[in-house]
Amino acid sequence: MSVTLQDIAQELDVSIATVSRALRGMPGVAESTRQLVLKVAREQGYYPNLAAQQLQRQRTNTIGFIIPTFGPRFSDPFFSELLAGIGNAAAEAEFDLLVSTVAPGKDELKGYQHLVAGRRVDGLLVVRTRRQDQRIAYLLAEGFPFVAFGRTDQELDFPYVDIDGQQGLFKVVTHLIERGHRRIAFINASEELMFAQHRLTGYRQALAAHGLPYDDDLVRLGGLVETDGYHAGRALFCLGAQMPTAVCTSNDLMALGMMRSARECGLQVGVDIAIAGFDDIPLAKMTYPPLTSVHQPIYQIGRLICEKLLCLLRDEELAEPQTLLLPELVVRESTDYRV
Amino acid sequence: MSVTLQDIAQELDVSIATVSRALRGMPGVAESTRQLVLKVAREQGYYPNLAAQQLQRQRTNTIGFIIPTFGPRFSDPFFSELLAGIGNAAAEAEFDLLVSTVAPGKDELKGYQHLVAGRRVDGLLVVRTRRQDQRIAYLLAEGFPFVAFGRTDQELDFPYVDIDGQQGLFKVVTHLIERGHRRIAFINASEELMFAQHRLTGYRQALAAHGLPYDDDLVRLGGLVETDGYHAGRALFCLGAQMPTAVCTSNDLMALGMMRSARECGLQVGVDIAIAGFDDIPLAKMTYPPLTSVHQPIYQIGRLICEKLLCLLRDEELAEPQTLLLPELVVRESTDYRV
DNA sequence: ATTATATACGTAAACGTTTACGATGTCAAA
DNA sequence: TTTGACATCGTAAACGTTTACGTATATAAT
Repeated sequence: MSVTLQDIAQELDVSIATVSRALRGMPGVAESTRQLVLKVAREQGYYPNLAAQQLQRQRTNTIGFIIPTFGPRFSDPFFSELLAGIGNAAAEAEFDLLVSTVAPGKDELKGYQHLVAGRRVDGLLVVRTRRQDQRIAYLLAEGFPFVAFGRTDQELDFPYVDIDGQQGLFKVVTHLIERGHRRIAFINASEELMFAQHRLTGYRQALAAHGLPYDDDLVRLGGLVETDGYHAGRALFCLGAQMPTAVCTSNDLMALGMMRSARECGLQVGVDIAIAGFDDIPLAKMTYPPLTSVHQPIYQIGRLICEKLLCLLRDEELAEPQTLLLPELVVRESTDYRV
Repeated sequence: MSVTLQDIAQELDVSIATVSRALRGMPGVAESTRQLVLKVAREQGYYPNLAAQQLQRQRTNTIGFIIPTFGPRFSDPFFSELLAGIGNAAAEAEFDLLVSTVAPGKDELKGYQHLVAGRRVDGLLVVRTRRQDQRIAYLLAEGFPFVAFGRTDQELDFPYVDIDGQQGLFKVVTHLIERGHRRIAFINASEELMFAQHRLTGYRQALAAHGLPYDDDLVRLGGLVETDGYHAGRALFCLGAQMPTAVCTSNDLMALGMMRSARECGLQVGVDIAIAGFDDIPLAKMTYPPLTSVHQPIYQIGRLICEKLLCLLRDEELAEPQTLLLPELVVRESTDYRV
């Protein structure tokens, strides 16, 4: 089996307490014996049993991250980049990362309870917050450390990082209005998602600021995958005279689906219709035509929420518990079309 | 703090052993007391301390998965789908999933040692195998349970799932040849990756089978991101008379970059040049033009390697330790061009 | 020489489980 | 009544650490 403190202690004929102290650099052990211990530990290939450490120290050096996955073909470039940010920040702090994938729903909380009540992780990262978010209510009630990516509609105080989706939509819609568009569609995400709410607000504000009417028919809801954008496009482009001249979407994936349906309807993107996305995934600049999008520094956000959580776990005061990032609009050829 | 067996035992004036037995459904406890224990446990909100369980049971009910990330903008739809498959399969078996993100390199093994020597996980999933893979050599030497996605060049016996990339490339190149192409470029991944080797073999076999010469200039290496395909394209499309009429790539992301560079060089994809990818990510059918690609059932592969590992951990005999999946070619408009 | 202080180390309890083993009580068979 | 079998439960060790506390020795101060 694997070598324990006991093995080293036996070999050197000292107590396991001394071995433990020597290995952890604690005072109260002679330099000569410390060297001996280190030598034997190296020779025997000692590595501490993490479960035993966790039990004793009452912390796991692990943070949890639960990915809400929707169905099998869950392929969102967004998450791999977020995960990279989180993972790298955690690794630098020598923390492990426990990832669960659960579909949002009534069993969702079970996943959180497992990690929280089982003291499986020291803190949690919550992503894709909802307007009424039971996960956040639960974590607050438990007094469990967490940081969210996104806000909620409840008047709850908790640490988060978010990008200002309202500003983001305001910018992109204003950009479209400045290019002469008057009928601008918006493919949003499910209403229960908090960011969808913010972005809708930004959309309406931009219209209002330019005296344009709000038309319910032009706002569609999608599930953030390509096919949602595709189907929304098929519906929109059949409106005839009522057809929008520009469309913006709540993520790039749907924008790509939208571009496809536009082409199928004989519309040349950037020439006959303007399309803009949200996220600015690396792919956005590679599409045809390159996609105008609201940039989200996803990797950085991943790092940020992770680092904030690590601060919390070190009992440090958060310099900025709530961070709201201003997104930048990246204009590309997909919105070249002017009315 | 949180409630332990001790708390329940005290409340009912029984021993913690009885409580433990009652909760775990072990024999040797009266049905009446079992009900009492269950009742109190529910009332007090008992949840077992997982670290203590792990220490005692000598297993963690956790599997590890180390994602090789290359740089910050690591945005591969491939991995999010794989992760979903792994995560869901693990969740069904009530296993947790520990994810690390480490850049391949000399510190890479540290990450594996941490999980293995620290007994942090019961088994590991190894992805993106390399021709000489130190990770696999290490795990085999340690006798640690693992399943790989991919093979190696070493004559080592270990459980894996892989798709037959050689067949995949053979199919796509044959498809291009049948459309009249004679100069077919191939943007492959780094030579050290095992799958790159297989695909190169498939590429050469298809050429040979049709009596076409192999031209070193037409094979380029890329790092599997969009920009790699883009740059490879810029280089290829400047070859003048030596220019290929068709290109296939080792993943869809590079194909998308390639499509962009083609357009910038005034080439209409599917009309003036044929481009095919590999992976068939959901996006592939949404590009313009839709991308011909070799389909990989990534989600299923994620499930498969996870389930295989779970079998190993249950000490079951693997019905099929090594699975080689035959990939399908999905023909779309990007290869419509005939010479 | 005595006392105080520091250093080096061991003892043992603790973290929260699981489980082998032993103790007690009940009931039926001999 | 004795014996055994069985059900029910408690005791205690074990998993591998960490750490408060105690003890022995050496050194310095009085």
